[in-house]
Amino acid sequence: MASGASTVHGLRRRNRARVLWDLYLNGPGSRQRIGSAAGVSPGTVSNVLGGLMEEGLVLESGLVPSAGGRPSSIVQVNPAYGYVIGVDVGESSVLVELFDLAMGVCATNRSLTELTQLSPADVVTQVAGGVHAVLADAQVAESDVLGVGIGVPGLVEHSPLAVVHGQSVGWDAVPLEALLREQIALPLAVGNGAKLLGQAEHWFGAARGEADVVIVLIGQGVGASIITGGSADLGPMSSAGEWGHTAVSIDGRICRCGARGCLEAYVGAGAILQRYEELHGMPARTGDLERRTDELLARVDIDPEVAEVVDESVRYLGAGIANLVNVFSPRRVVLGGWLGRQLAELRMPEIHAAAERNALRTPFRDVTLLRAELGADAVALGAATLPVSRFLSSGGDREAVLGATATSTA
Amino acid sequence: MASGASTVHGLRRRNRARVLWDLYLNGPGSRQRIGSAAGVSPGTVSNVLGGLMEEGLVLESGLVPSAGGRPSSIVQVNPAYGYVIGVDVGESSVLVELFDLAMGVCATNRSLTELTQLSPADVVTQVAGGVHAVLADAQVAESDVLGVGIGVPGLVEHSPLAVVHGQSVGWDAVPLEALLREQIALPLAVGNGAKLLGQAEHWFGAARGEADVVIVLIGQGVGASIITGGSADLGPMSSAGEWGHTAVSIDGRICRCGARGCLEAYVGAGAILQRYEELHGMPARTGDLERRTDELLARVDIDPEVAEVVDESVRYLGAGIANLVNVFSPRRVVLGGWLGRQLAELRMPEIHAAAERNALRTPFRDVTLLRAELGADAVALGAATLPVSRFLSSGGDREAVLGATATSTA
DNA sequence: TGCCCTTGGTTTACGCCTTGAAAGAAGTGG
DNA sequence: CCACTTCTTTCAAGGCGTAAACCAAGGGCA
Repeated sequence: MASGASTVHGLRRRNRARVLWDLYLNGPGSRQRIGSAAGVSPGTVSNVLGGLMEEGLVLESGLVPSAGGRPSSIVQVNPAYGYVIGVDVGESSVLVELFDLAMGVCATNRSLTELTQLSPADVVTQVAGGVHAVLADAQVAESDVLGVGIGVPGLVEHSPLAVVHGQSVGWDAVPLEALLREQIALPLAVGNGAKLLGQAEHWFGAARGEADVVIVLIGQGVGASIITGGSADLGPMSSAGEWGHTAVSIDGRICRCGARGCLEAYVGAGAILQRYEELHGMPARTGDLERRTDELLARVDIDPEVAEVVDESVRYLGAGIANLVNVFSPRRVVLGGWLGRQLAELRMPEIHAAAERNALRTPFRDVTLLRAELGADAVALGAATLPVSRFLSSGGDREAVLGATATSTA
Repeated sequence: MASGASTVHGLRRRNRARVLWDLYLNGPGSRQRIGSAAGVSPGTVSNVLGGLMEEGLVLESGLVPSAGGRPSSIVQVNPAYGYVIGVDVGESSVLVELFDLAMGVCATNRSLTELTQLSPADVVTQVAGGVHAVLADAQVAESDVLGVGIGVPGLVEHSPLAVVHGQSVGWDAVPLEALLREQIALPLAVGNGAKLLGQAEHWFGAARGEADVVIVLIGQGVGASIITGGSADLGPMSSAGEWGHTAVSIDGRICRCGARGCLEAYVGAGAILQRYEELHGMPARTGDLERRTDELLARVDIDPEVAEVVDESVRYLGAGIANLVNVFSPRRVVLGGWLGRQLAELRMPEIHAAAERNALRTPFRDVTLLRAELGADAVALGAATLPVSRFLSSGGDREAVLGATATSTA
């Protein structure tokens, strides 16, 4: 435990990890490209790849003719080497997905939660059930699974097992990881849902390839995933998700967290509905929050009263984005979450303008606002990146990943 | 350039760097302690230290008797191995300080700037003059200087030479590093002043030894230095200093940056004076901003009108701190800057209460608010940590540090 | 068809590194 | 004076990456 980084074995592990990461993020490629991209000499690339191929972790997948020379052979990670599971514990359902190493979906399982309240015990049961269901569904053995990532609403504290504080869903210090361990005998990693959505967009979506980027998640709750220097490790508790509870208007409207003037009290779905109600009386009251919001937004172009409410939200959203831009100077800001994506579609120019009004010129000059690309299963996908990330960083050491009683990191 | 981390030479460099960092931050110690703290085997410690001592970079400085065994010999970095210079380009003066490697002050030079405006050319002249003055003063040869760190107000963009955007002092894309290079033939590193103050507090002050901490800087301007996971690399431009321009009250008071509702428009020194004037007419008008503010604050306990203004600032400050706590969940928040230190002294309980009102319970539970420990030269000290940091991370490779035309990092 | 050229990948001699174990060094207590 | 403890150094052994030479596989051209 003490050694590992300073040793010469660690060097090899790091080089394996570099090669694997490059292969994973930049796609299949020739040995030459891998060498220069990962900063490793050609000889070492061959050496390392030799080992990896023997273990079946990477495979040769074709030749690319080159302009008058020996053609490159392309290597890639073997998607079938192992599987990972991503879980999205949402406020209305639990989604479990089984992926191969290339993040191809192999099986899916969704179970609805009671809308009333999220009981930890029920969630644990549903997660465990979902995990077993997808494995059975795709006929994958547990021993072929490298790990399970779980995205939850609220703060995740690692001490060292994950404890979840979900102020908005009534979870107070729920020892989720310990509970899950009793029913799942696989390596677990628990993370904040907003952060994981961000990671998914960063690996596979609109934030791809950018080292400094912020992904905003707007739904009922409001969060942000902040990625600087290519990684998202901000704060000991994955708390960057709590952007929604930053004050943008002291003494402003009261938020469900209890404080005043939180961003979420202006741009969250609940806020929009409530604001419309205050101004213009009750909107349609059927269906869940998401449906009611959708119905409202559908009328934005024809109903000035709706437009008024939306525009107010947009102003606050812009200011919130400006705050992020000022502090982090990302190069992209990605708007995600079911409501965020809709707002991006309906009001992107206005959001941009509102942000510009409040941001400093210099950092704002270099920023691009984008709509998130991934769909409804982005959180599950992001959750699945946790075990993948662990696996790659270990240099593809299956034993290390499985053996560890695994302090979960997220 | 391509290699360096993956190679076996790099391994040695990293191990040297580990040992040096441990020695530097955790103070002198026995070989045994170094070994376990840095995660290196005893043999390697001896080996590495042998080299370092031969180069004169570390030296043996005494024995510590142990309970019935061979006494440990204590090693420490040699303060006289080299020198570094820290520069604080403030809004009213340029302070240049020469330090030895142990950050002992060897010489100081302060030159006042015209209060009217900060002309880049004048600043460059003053910095260069100050550098030569302190060297002459302490009779240190240029060749013994490992580098010069410079703290400036405003955003610093590395592209790759440092370009400074100081919206509040009228600097728009000033290529400061290029200008300085023409007059100073030493490795340079430019950084945001707020961030550097934070680094100083982190290495030597109230934030010492804590991996996740936020240092707030309040003077005329308002900034924050955010340290997560032990390092402060947030954003490609060291922009974390721009916390003062985050909106806490949309449509609120207008800030000198042009936007509305910035935190700085409520808690900066100018804001306090102006607010008092609005409410109660002109305060004393003699002296500079700092003196006038001091005079006002001196009356806070006897003049309810002053107290009213201060308390308003404190409320906003608390909300701003809460925002930082929610997003980063630091374990300490340190209040620095000449005004910040005063507010901490006068109103710490009120600041704490205001922050608590706006923060989420979970992250706030673990946070401690502290007053900064370092004095008026903290920015210069922090600036001097830049070349030191570079030197230590290089594993104490003097040539590497001096040779590099040095992409400045901060 | 045969030769050279270009480009991609592989092998090998070499030097360097860390480790782990064993030996050495420096005190203490009996 | 001899164990015993604690800290430090030495040394053989095993691994690693690099550089440079060396194979492999085509394309173009005569």
